[in-house]
Amino acid sequence: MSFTLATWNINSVRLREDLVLKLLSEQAPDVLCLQECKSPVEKIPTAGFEALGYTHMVARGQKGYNGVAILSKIPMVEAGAEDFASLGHARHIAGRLENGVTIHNHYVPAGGDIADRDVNEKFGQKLDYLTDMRDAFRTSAPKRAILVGDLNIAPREDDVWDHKKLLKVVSHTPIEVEHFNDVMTAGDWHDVTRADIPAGRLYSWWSYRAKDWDAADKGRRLDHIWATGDIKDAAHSSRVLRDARGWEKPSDHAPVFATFDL
DNA sequence: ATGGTTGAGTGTCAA
Repeated sequence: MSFTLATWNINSVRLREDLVLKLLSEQAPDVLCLQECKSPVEKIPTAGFEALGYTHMVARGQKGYNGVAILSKIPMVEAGAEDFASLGHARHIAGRLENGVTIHNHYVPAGGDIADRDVNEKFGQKLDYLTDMRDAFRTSAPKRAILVGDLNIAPREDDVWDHKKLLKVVSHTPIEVEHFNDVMTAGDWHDVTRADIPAGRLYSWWSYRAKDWDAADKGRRLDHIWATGDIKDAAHSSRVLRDARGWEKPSDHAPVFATFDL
């Protein structure tokens, strides 16, 4: 079977229900992973999603902050949710498809403004979240698995608009990239997007604060699709739907897509 | 160096 998966930080699923419906209608991914839903699960507006055929959902939520959900046209059952770094935040949900593939959807902490855990507790929480992910994958090696989400780290020089300018900016600091790479190694995860699009500037997020985000193009690739080594070769057709960043009242993130033949 | 914008929810924090 072949299925297309998308991941999107929606920055409030209730405020942007119409944008989710637009994406589902126009792009019709089989599975859509959302982050920053900013909603309790029972207040996620599922009726419209169901009407478009997305009758399966697994989610974790909380009022006002965080929140992750997976919508699917393909039968899917919940496959766990973990509270990495014991923050008490709704940042992870996993679902399992009929073909035995597990999809992990993560919203990694942004980490605040200062890249020093001694003066910024949020930065420490971000590093701890990644360390807990690494340790979990060392304990139990994932198989036939996909990991997506807003990982809030742009690991490569061509994942940011200016590598040198961003070396001290949270999301692109060497210690974050080191933690990011340790998670990948521990789970035998492979970067699906960069396997398909190996070189060149590629972004999935542009700040709301830029006057003209499109022309300035000061973006970062914060949103990722990974696959374990046993299924990585099944992935193809990766893309970022940059257009979505220009929609009316947009999220500051654009959706990232990949297709898997499994 | 600083400030710029947005969302949730009504203070101001988080991003």
